[in-house]
Amino acid sequence: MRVLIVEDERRLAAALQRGLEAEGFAVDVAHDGITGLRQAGRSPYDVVVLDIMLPGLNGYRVCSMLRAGGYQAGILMLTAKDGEWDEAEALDTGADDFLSKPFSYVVLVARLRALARRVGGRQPRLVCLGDLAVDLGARTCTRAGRPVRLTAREFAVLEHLALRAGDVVSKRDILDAVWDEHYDGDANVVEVHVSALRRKIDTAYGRAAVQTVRGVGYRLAVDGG
Amino acid sequence: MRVLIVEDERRLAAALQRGLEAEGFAVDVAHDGITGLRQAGRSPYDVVVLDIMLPGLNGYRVCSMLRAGGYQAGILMLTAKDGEWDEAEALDTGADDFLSKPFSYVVLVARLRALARRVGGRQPRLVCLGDLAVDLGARTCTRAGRPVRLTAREFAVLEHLALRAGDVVSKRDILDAVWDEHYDGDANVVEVHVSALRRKIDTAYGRAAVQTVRGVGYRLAVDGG
DNA sequence: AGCGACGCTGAAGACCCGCTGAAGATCTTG
DNA sequence: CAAGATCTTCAGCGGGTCTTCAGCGTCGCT
Repeated sequence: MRVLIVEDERRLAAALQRGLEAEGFAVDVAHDGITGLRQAGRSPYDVVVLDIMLPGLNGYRVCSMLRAGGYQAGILMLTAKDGEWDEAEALDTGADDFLSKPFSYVVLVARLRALARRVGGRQPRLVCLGDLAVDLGARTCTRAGRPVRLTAREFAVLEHLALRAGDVVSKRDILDAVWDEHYDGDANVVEVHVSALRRKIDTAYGRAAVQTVRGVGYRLAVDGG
Repeated sequence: MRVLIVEDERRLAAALQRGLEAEGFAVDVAHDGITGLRQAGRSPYDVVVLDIMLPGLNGYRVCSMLRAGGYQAGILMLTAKDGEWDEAEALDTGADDFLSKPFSYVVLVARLRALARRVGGRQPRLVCLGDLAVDLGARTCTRAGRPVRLTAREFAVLEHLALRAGDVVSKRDILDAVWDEHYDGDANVVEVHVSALRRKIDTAYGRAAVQTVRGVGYRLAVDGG
């Protein structure tokens, strides 16, 4: 399940990210409204966790702008206090659920799961694409039943592609997700790791799982790998 | 049996912890509501002992938030006085049992046992992974039928891995669970204990049960480890 | 066919991460 | 209080991994 956390308190955001990733969620983080809005449009999420107090663009506005653009994913707002006022406004702007700070981590996870179920996503801990299987929990990968040893970077790239299987993912996206989001180096690193990845999961197997879309990016084939 | 004590009076909490551990319980302690809530979600417990008077978030709220999130474990509330008022409210918020302070230690243990029996049966007491067996109740461990003497820390690390067997667990996760959650020391302690653990349960046995996933964490092998 | 842009890949060195032995601190036990 | 066990810190080692770079291949366009 893909989750976007828009929260300016970096410690809280990082803690949530760690926790949710441990539960098998794929988590991205944005620290302000503008970035959150952009990131939400860039990648498909099941749920967006949205703080109200945000620098740049507050949560209400982010929420209503998303909905105005026909955004479908579930939106869970984090209200600072448990005043009914906040909550009413949150729901008015198109949020599906809200949670008052300070909140329990357990409750958050439960609500996230419920919301995702309601909105219709499933949580793939195991992504299967033809004879290629990617286990996000164990961080292992098999091709044609044979286990494949991947390095951390290689797996991270594969994971990012697997979660968007069938869609073309730009190198910039991969850089942002797998490397630091402010990474300003050469996009060639992605090519190098994709190359290494192919050597392990594609070479010696008939069809190519990782496809190049020239001028755009890469795509993980959904059919028989 | 795993017990979480949420009690702000440190002397009392420590005394209970020592006493219950002597009886064979595995005990964690939290000193305020927020921490208790978080800790409850992080690790599987059979029973949570919850004081009502807590800094940050009182026991009633902790209890109701846990239940709102679908929390299954037994909850035993410690009411300050024996007014029926407190007790009714405790049960209302989802507690299974209550005990008025000051209470007898013997009674507490009896109630805990009863509550665990009532709720229990779901938690795996014995985790078997190939020829490695981890008994969470007895806090013992055998490999290839031979008993292995583990220290407290070693067992705690192994337990944390065993409860998530097959999945990669980050050092940060292990630190949060086995050490204090606000522990800010070097993650090297984990490495040291994993090293010690391996010396006891892996060296001299063919396959490695504890696997390193570089850049991510550790994983306990599910197959014939 | 020719050209330019884009992508691929082998090599090499820097870098990072995890492992481990040792020593001191701390806790437990008799 | 002393002895022993356990825990933590530290530093060095070793090796796998990442990045950079340059050269080459390939694709698409004119």
